[in-house]
Amino acid sequence: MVVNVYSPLFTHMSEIGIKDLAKHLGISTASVSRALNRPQRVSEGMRERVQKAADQLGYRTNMLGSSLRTSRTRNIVAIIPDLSDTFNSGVIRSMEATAAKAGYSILFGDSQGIRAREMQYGRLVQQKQADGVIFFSAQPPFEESLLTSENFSPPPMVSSCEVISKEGLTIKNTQIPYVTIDNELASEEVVTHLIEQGHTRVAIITGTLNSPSATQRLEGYREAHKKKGLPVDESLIFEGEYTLDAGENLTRHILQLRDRPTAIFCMCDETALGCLYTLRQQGFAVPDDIAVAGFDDIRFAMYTDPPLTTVAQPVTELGKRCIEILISLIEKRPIEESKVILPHRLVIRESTVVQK
Amino acid sequence: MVVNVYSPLFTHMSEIGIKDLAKHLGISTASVSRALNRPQRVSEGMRERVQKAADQLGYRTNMLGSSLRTSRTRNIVAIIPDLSDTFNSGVIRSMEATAAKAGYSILFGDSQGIRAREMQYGRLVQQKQADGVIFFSAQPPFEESLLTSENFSPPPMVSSCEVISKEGLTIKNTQIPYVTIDNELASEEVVTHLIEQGHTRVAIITGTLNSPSATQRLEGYREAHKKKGLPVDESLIFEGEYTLDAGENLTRHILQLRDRPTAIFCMCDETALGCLYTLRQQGFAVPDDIAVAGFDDIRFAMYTDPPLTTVAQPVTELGKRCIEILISLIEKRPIEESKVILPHRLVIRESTVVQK
DNA sequence: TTGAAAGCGCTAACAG
DNA sequence: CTGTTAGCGCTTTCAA
Repeated sequence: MVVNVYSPLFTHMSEIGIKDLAKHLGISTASVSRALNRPQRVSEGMRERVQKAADQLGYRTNMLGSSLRTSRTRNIVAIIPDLSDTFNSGVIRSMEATAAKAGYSILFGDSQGIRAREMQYGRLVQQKQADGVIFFSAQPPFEESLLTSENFSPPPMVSSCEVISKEGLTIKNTQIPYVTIDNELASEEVVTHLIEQGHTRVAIITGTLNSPSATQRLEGYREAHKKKGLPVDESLIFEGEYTLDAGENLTRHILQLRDRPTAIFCMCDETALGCLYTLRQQGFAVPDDIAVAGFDDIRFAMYTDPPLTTVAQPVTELGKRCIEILISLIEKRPIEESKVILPHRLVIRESTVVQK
Repeated sequence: MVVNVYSPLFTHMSEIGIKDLAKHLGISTASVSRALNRPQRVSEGMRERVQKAADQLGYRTNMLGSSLRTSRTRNIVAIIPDLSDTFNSGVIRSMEATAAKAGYSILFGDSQGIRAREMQYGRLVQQKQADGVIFFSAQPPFEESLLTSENFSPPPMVSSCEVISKEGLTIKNTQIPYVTIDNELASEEVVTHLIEQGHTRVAIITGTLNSPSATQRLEGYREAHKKKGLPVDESLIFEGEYTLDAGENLTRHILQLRDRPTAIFCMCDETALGCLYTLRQQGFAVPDDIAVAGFDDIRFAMYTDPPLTTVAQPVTELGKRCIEILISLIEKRPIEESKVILPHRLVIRESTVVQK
């Protein structure tokens, strides 16, 4: 039988399905499916014939049928507190690229840090719209009652960035894999660096303190003081958010202190940019009057005036590993490591180093 | 019949389906489906009974079954050239929020501006993994042959940001809706402003010139000159990209010109940040030696030194309208407008205005 | 190696 | 208002 795409037969056939293709070739749908998905289970001739016809007729597998049958969607949900945050969007981009390479697509959900919204996105997995979930938050996006319920088998999931501790999370005695950096250590390094530059009063602008990364970084701040034998002045700890605004406003606040600190450590670069702005506005020289450090090493960090000392997070690797582990879980392949702590790097620039 | 969640009956039932729920209540699956999805088509008692049992047993609709039956996934694909770009990620965030409110999820694809990748994401719609698609590029994410093929009915789609012209795109005589700003006019306003500040030699760093927004903004540059009776010096037009790097590097190039321009207009704020950086490095004062303007008004623009003159794009509205129109298309509701040109706003800051 | 047939979970058409 | 039944498009036994 000659295949002719332009034959009147197909003129009004707007969507061609597996049945049409099978009928057209005079074979069974099973063979079409096999030829396309399990080429090795089919004769070479069959494979070629089917492939050719599929191309010519523009056949596209309806994944709804396929997914229903196999219970696999090739979708992943990623729940992020803020999609527009510069650090996050770097990770997002890497996750997407890695997933795409493996044939997966990602549903990105912006939770705004609200637990109810996290669970709303978690529901996508329960509803079988996705095969697994990545979450940037302290808890999995499922109700507590569900997690402990006997008739719930936890879906593939990976925790990242906001990882509760080095032990990570456990559900019914199984480890939830995570990928993160050592926030406490990184923070300690920054603060140690500041202390070594001669600062004894280092203010810190934190993220919201119900976020694990913020509490861990704050812990690092304390640890650095302890190791250097310096007391921590609690009045120099300012709870903020990972935003420009927080940096701008809290710095204004800090500058009004009678006993002003000589350095400000912002737990995120966007915050540090806000901080630098206020300092410049009020005529303070950085780092001569006040040194400033950030965290994340977003791509803007080296372009500030002066360039910002910060901690480089392995953004690309972070996203990549999350996805790789999640896909392994989904495809029931063994995973090498379930607790991944990636290396960070203290990047010292001029915002903390006085030029002689 | 008394419902008891903790009855041994359900102890090992890890996933409860519509049949289980129906059997449990002694009713048909049709009634369960109706009670949950079309409450008004069912008696009040039925509705309550089903709802309660569903809650107690933790029933979650398997959307794969539902989608296969209804041919509706409640997913949308958005194809973006760069997910980590600050302007884009603002739009993304707004799209996601709007979609979530309407019960849709978004699959974000990063095309890197590569046509093959755009089509790869477009395939998600053909494969029925999504109900419609938003694309930030000159052409729909489908092969040309498909678009003109008689047996192809174009899926719901909306074009945004990179819109080819005010006529937009047409497939088989049907308009593809778009949402954008008037790039040419906005650009003209920036350049006019620069000229009115006394600049007669304004360099421009463009985006890649196969992007509609970049050619439109370049057109605005020419138009401003024309209206002001100034010649366009083609040697002041530098093709770049919408990146920090392009700004940094091309500015270095521009500074080597024998007949240096007194103003640089960057077609994107990230580029302008790179430009400001190089100027500062090389000791040029902004705006006194060289004025700089950007485009987008990303949230960092007001924090630069000096704060950046730029064009504010209605980021949130852009994302919102795209999604609203796409969902109307998907749900076959009439759309008010299919050619949406949103207002922009020239934001004049100190990077172009010399202080007296 | 290929085909026939069952069925994934759900909803819609039709009947009662 | 509710139940029965068919079937969405695909993959996977099972049998030939």
